[in-house]
Amino acid sequence: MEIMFNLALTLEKALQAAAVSAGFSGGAFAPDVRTADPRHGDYQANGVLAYAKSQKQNPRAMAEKLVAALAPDIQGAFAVTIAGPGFINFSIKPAVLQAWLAAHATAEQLAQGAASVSPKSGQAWIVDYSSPNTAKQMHVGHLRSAVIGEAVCRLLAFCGARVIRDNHIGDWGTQFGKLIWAYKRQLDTAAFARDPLEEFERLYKVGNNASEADPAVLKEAQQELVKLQAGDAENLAIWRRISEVSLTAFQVIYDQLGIKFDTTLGESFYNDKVEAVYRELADCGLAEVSQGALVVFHPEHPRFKTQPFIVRKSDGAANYASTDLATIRYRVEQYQASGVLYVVDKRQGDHFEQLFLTAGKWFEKTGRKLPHLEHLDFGTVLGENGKPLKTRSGENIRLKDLLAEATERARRLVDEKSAELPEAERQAIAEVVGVGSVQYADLSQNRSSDYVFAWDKMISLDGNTAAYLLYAVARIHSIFRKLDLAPGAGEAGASALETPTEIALARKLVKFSDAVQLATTQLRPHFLGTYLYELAGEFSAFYTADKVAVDDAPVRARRLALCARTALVLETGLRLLGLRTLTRM
RNA sequence: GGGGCGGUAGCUCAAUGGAUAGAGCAUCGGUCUUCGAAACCGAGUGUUGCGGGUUCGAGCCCCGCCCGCCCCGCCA
Repeated sequence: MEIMFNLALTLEKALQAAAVSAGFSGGAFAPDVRTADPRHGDYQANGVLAYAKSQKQNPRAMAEKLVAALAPDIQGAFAVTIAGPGFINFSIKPAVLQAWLAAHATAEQLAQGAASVSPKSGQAWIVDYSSPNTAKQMHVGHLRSAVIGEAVCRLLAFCGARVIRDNHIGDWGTQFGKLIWAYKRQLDTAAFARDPLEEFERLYKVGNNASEADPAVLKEAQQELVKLQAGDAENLAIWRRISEVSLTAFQVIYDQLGIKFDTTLGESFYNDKVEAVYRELADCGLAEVSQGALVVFHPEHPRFKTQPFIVRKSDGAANYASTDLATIRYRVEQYQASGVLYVVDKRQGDHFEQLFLTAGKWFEKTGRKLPHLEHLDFGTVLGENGKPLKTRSGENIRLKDLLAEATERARRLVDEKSAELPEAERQAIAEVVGVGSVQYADLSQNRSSDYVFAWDKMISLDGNTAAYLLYAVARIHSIFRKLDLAPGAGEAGASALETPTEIALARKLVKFSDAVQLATTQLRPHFLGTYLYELAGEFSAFYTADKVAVDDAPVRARRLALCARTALVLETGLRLLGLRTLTRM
């Protein structure tokens, strides 16, 4: 039997073929193969139950018929049993486990395997994530989009997709009038030299407060905005400076999180493209004027038949509905994308539902092909009081402060646990562990739910944390260091897997393909996180029970192979989530 | 008022319509002369908010109710 990356898919196909030769009526039977509870096997096929029901047949008898029709190579590779009302259980035989491990010994082989079974392989996918506003520091509210978005990008790329990372920054809007007003009057050049973004942030507050206190100031600020939009050279120069400074500061954060965008096109870029959107929407009868604004209603929708999608404000200005529509059109024309994913706060669900509905009708009426558009929503980061996470004084927590604190906390632990390492290495470890802990805390839970941000749990070495996973990786490298071998060496002459912990670890390793597949099709990275945690747990149990560096050469060889493959899968998986890994910690 | 999401062990969270609902934390008890104890092994903990329904099978799907968070015309 050819060893496929995903054994569940092998079984799916084999069962489909068996169903044909067993005389199951075509089309009505779906094998429904999935990973199983290890107590029952590695995979289970549940499809016989539904099929037997539809045919008014006894499910166990049907299952037996199906199993009897399975190809001999499948019978040889799996222990097949029928259980309960008609589940078919498959346990991978140890020789097949070892063959899979031999066939997937490098990151390239894993990636090729993932691409070979992914329907997204070869497709172009645009991921719209992070998207902060310029002139402001990134804060904790920007964390999830960046972290989840990057993980999704890496998963898609691993599965063979061409990924376009697009940072749709908020660089256009009414706030720039107030900011420019204050910049011209109250710029603190010394503060600007120290930290320009911080100074812009201060100036915005100055402008905003002054506008609120004095209507005359508000008017002046609005004039500054009008001048900017009319292309006034001075205001445009200030605005450009704001963008430059902001992007430079954002990149510091992105570097820590391992993010590199392919394109950064903000709202300003689409400013001259919204007129065409208004015209087309009006021409094809989708948009109408209501209370002075240009709006789209969806009569077939229970809510959006009365809740308008405002595509142009009554003062004639664009809003994010306008630019988002223009952006869809631009992206479709620019890239032949199969889909666009928006990694945005779930509170904006209504907006995206209206956006997608509108875009769908607009494209249909204008004869364009609409790509798959999907809102990858995520919940709020809460403090331990259950309310959105803030500083004690009620301010947003800046991302740079958050990551710095994570690093400091990790540093204290490294100093405590690994005092013997050189200072520079301890600091480097602290950065990987600290930042990785923040990333992993976010990625280890279902993105759609809110989650409670708790430092102690996050940096902790117990439980489903980055530190636990990184520690498992470091211990494996430690074994190879001790034996003066590189991972992958010393595997020749391996004997057959034997002990329960060896076999349990190998069974888990093979399931990497299922975890990647699940995380990528659902676009939920936590499925991969859960898998990696379980894998690290299996490794730790194996490590405790079975000594690797034994004198018996065939035994050592097979255990070295397990170690090397575990490190490979853990490192590959952690990198897919956007984390860096270590060989010592 | 309309709508979205959620409610699972004391706490934080998992669970693709499948088998006896699982982890971690916390609690208690074991395991370091042996590859890193940042670890491992073991123990108890559940009316899956409530009530109906669909299904061979429901934490998951449908209906009603309770509670929490969020959204609902010109911010994004």
